[in-house]
Amino acid sequence: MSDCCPNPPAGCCDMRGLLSFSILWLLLKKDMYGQELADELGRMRGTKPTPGTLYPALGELESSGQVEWIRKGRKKVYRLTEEGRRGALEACRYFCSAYGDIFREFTEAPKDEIEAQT
Amino acid sequence: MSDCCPNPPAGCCDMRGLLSFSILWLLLKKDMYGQELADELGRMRGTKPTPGTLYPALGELESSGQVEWIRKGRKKVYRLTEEGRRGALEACRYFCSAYGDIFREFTEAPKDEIEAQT
DNA sequence: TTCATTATATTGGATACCCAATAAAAAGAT
DNA sequence: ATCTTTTTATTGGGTATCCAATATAATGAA
Repeated sequence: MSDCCPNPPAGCCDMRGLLSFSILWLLLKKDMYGQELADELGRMRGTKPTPGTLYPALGELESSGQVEWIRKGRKKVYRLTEEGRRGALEACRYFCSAYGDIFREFTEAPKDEIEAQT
Repeated sequence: MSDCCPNPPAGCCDMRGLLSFSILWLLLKKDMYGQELADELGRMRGTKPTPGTLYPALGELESSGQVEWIRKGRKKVYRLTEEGRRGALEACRYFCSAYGDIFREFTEAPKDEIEAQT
């Protein structure tokens, strides 16, 4: 956990949201079961969702036809449906076009331009 | 509006969130009054926040010491406080480290790798 | 079978986000 | 002063996200 990502910002804004989108994005790359998704989300965001966060989200995605699952032993391996895959790709396009500037401008800015203001 | 950005995805996930963060990011670049912020948010996200969305968010940021404002005629020009600036930069770092992969992998992927799956 | 472990799931409570609709305030025009 | 426009603000209602705590289900081991 948190080995590739700083903690979420404390006082400024809580940065909630994007959980369902993040799940769709992860499933775009690989089928995963719940705990595996939780671990990946923890690695990517710095905080691992609790069961009370993750499973309702998965339930929502399932009942809206975005994901389905098959049991593998005690695990439920989730994967995208056809529709879920389309939706995930559309969401990625939207995300990149809406927030891409932040990545570009923040990562491409000369280091001193950012660090000087910190 | 919506002249640089597709509409938010319909069925897959609603992509709410990040409003306060987006406001902080915009104010990092330029002081702005409410309507100006609303227009910029509309351009970046494809949907312009309604007053009932924007002003409570600005009020929150103000009462938590992130932004302040001065009156200019009938407008209130918002700007970051010192603390707000620090928080905004921290939030940008977090955002990029948490979600940068999505942006990188989706934009750097060969076109056919993405379009073929659409 | 009994126990411990792993994985999934639910409940209760909280906050941020979001809109439609309405209201209020400020400035300029007539 | 009255009217219109612009800008800011509030109210009511809804969903997604989030956690702590608790519960259920499946597996494997002793």
